[in-house]
Amino acid sequence: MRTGSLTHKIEALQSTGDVIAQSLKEMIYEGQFKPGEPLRQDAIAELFGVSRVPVRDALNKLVAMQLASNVPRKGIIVHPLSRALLKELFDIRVILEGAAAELIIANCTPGLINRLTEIIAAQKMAAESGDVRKNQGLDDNFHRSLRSCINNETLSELIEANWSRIKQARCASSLVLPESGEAWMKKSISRHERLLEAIKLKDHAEARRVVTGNIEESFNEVMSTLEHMGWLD
Amino acid sequence: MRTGSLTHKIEALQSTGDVIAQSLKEMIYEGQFKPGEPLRQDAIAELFGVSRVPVRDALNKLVAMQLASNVPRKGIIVHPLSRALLKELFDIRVILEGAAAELIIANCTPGLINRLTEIIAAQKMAAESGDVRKNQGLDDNFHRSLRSCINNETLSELIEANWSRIKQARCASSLVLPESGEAWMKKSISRHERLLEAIKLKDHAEARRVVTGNIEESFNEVMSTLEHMGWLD
DNA sequence: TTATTGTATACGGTATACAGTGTTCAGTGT
DNA sequence: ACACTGAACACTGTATACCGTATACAATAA
Repeated sequence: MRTGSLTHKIEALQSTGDVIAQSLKEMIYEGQFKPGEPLRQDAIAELFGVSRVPVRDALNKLVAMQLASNVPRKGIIVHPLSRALLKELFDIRVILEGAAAELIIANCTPGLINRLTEIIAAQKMAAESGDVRKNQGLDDNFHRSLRSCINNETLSELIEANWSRIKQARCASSLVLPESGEAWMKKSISRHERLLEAIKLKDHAEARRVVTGNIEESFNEVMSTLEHMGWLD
Repeated sequence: MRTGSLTHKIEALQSTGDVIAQSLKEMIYEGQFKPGEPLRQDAIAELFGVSRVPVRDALNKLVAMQLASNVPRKGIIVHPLSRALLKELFDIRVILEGAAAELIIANCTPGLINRLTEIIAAQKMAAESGDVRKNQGLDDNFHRSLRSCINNETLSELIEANWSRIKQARCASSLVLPESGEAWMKKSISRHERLLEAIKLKDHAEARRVVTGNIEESFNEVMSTLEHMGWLD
C-alpha cells in the first residue's frame, strides 16, 4: 500500500508530504486544529495512513509557511495568533499590497481590466442570490488576478504567503460571523469597483487609499471577532 | 554516536537538521555549491556523518528559505540565479527597506542613534586599516541595528529572508572583486552617514532616497560581476 | 546510425528500533 | 489535605535497512 489512501496525488508530481501539508493547512484554516495546539506526528501519520517521514516533511513545510512553529523537543504546534502578530501581518499587507497596487497600475493590460470587470459582475450575481461562499471565492479570484499582473513573481509569493498567515484568522472569524455576509459582500464589491476605477484612471494615490482602507477595515473586523472568540493570547 | 561529529549543537537546542541547514547555507554563500548544482542526500549525509533523515530536514529548510528548490523526481538543487530573479529581489528590497526606513524614523530612539554612530566610527577605523572583511561585518551590524528598531518582528524577518537570498549573489561577487574593497568601504560609510543624518532629522523622503539609491547601486554592482562570472542563466 | 536494453544512481517512502526528553500521575511523606 | 518524587508513558529526533520507481547514461542489437 505504497500510496495508501493518498493515490489522488494530483499529476503525481507532488510528494506525499506536499499533499499532507496542503490538507493540514486547510484543516488549520477550518479551525480543526486551533492556535497553539500540538500537531502529533503519530496521529497525523495514522490519519493519512502514511509513515512519520512524509508527515515530518509536511510539518516542516507548515513551519516554513509560518503556519506552525517548532518548539524544540516538544514538537510542532499551530502558530498561535496574537494581537501583536496580526497587527504586524496587516501592516505588512499595507506595505506589500500598497507597493503592488502601484506596480499593477504600471503593468496593467486590457485583459486584466476585462477579467476584473467580469469578476465584479459575477460577484454582484452571487450577492443577489446571497451566496457568501461563492463571493468569497470570487474575492480570492479578484486578488489572484491582480497579483498575476504584478510582474514580480517573488513579490506575489510574498503577498500570498502573508495572506496565507492571515487566512487562518479570517476563516475563523468568518465562521463566527456568517450572518454578516450580506454586508460584507456589498462592501467587498464596492471596494473592488473603486479599485478598478483607480486602475483604469492610473490614479496611484487613490489605488493606495483603497488598498490601505480595505486592509485596515479587514483588520478591525478580524480583531474584534477573534477577541470575541477568545482566540487571542 | 548519536550526534557524531556535530556535538557542537549550540545550546543543544537546535536539531541536527538545523545545524546542517546552517552549514549548507554558508557553503552555498561561499560558493561551494553553485547555483543549479544538485544537493545529494547521500553525499551530504556522509559529509556530516549522519543519516539521510536529518539531511532531508535540512534540505527542506533550504527550500523553505528559497535558497534551494525542489525539482520533482530529481531532487533538490541550489536555487539558480537569474537576472529576472535578482531584479525581483532587489525591487522587493526597495519596497521593504523603504517602508522600514519610515518605521525606523518613527520609532527611533537615542540608543539607536548612539549605536549607529559607534558603528560608523568603527567602520572608519576598519577602512583606514583596509580591513574589508571587518567592514563587511560592521555593515551587516549596521543593518541589523536598524532592523531591530522597526518594531515589527515579522517585517524584520522578511527583510532578513530577502537579504539572505541576495547574499548568495553578493558573496559570490565579493569573492571576485576583493580589490574594489577600498572604494566599496568608502561608499558604504558615506551612505550610512547620510542615512543617520536623515534619521536624526526625521527626513522621510531623504531616508527613502538613501535606501533606494543604496539598493540600486548594489544591484548594478552585483549584476555586472555575476554577468562577468557567467553565473547568470 | 538509431533504437533498445541494461545498469547505476538517487529519491521518496515504509518499517522498525532506540535514546533522550517531557509529561503525567500514583504513591509517598509531611 | 497537600506538596513532592519517581516511575511509567508519550513523543520527538535520529539511525538503519529495505523497496519501488524515475532518470541518466552506457552498452548492445537492429
